[in-house]
Amino acid sequence: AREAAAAATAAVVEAGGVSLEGVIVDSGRKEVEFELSSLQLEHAKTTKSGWPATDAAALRELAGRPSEDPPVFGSAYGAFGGGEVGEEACRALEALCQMGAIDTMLSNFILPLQDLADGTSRIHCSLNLNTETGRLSSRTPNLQNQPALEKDKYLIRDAFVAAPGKALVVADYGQLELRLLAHMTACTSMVEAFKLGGDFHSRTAMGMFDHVRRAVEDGTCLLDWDYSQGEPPAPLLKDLFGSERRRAKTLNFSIAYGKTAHGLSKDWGVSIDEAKEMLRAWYADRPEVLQWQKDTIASARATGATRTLLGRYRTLPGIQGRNGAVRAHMERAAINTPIQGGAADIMTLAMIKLQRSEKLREMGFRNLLQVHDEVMFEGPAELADEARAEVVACMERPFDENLPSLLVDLVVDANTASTWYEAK
DNA sequence: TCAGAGAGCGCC
DNA sequence: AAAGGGCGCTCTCTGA
Ligand SMILES: Nc1ccn([C@H]2C[C@H](O)[C@@H](COP(=O)(O)OP(=O)(O)OP(=O)(O)O)O2)c(=O)n1
Ligand SMILES: [Mg+2]
Ligand SMILES: [Mg+2]
Repeated sequence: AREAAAAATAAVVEAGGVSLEGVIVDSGRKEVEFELSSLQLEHAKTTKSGWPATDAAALRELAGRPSEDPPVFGSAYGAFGGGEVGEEACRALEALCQMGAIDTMLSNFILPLQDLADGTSRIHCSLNLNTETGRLSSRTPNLQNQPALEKDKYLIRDAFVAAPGKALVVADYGQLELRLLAHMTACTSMVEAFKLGGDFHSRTAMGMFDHVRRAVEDGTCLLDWDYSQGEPPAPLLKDLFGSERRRAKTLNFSIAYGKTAHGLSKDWGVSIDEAKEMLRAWYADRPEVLQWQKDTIASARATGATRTLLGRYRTLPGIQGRNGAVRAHMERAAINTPIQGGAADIMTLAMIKLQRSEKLREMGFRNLLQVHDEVMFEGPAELADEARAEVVACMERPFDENLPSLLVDLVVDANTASTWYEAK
């Protein structure tokens, strides 16, 4: 990683022969900001306080995709007068962006984790119950935000290893909050979709990306698989197109929790009309979700509070006030908290069941970590499969048997492996 | 030297 | 209009 950082720095300095040079040497984001305002670029994005934004999205817009096969140069091209200089500027900005990503990996994860290891090379965080919704949070270090999937290119999760002779069981709910949304809004089409099966985020990914849809249609990969039927005959979409599915997930929850056409257009690089069409399409066969949102906001406005699935409440200061931005934020919180908090309700019940499980106790499996809708257990490797089944059973049936169940099943994806990375 | 604010970014 | 929600950490700058 250090070498990669050095290489990227060198690349930036080399490419930055143009007037970006001064920027690069210190390579702090603040210097970029300063330079951007003096360049008088047509810089769409600004921060709260009115300065030009220097986040990855802003740099990407300036840089374009200068390293792709037919290169696409961003808005910095013209700002630097085009030609070779304009191209160099775009390449420099792209390298700067890459360097920022490497820097984040080093400063936030790779270096601090090594300092925090105890005498047996294990890491211990605190888990706190201090959130607005009833989720847990994790600190010193935060183990709930370790790089995942394509972002984990240095295999940080591979450094989380079971003790010798032991194995990890990592179990994560499938589309948890979408299932809860289906239940709480009593949305017919969503409930039916979950009954039919087929990973919801994967379906969204098919709709978003032609290459993904084609891969499903020609059998290159499967939408989903029921592992009680044995091994799948082809790879799953989730594994073959992990990053596309992750983008689909982001889109699903963004829309469900109140993303506007304005925000969609900005984040996904589509026109306002296209963004409106995305919203229309998402809600078209889910009118119950829209109605539930209206009702929930109305009730929150009347009472100044909102409630989770199991009735815990959150007050929403400002939802009755005159500040439009604050009010809008609280309205979105009013529709998110019942679901996110409801998911926390479910996970809490599941963790109680897991803690009370005689089987897990006898097998010697202990809970190491919770990541909102995921748990990680560790225990004797030879018992891992048995433990995995028990973890899945506890999580899929978190409620007391005499309580009414949800309109949808809870499905848990669980794997055993010796590292967190392999257990994906 | 220290605390707080902003910006930015990692995860769910 | 701070234009999905929920977190914690690092870095920089500022003012006491
Ligand atoms: N960008 C995101 C990612 C996640 N979540 C919330 C909703 C998810 O249901 C929950 C758990 O995150 P997961 O990454 O586990 O997502 P899912 O459970 O929905 O999907 P998967 O089937 O991949 O587990 O966190 C969210 O609000 N916004
Ligand atoms: Mg999940
Ligand atoms: Mg998860």
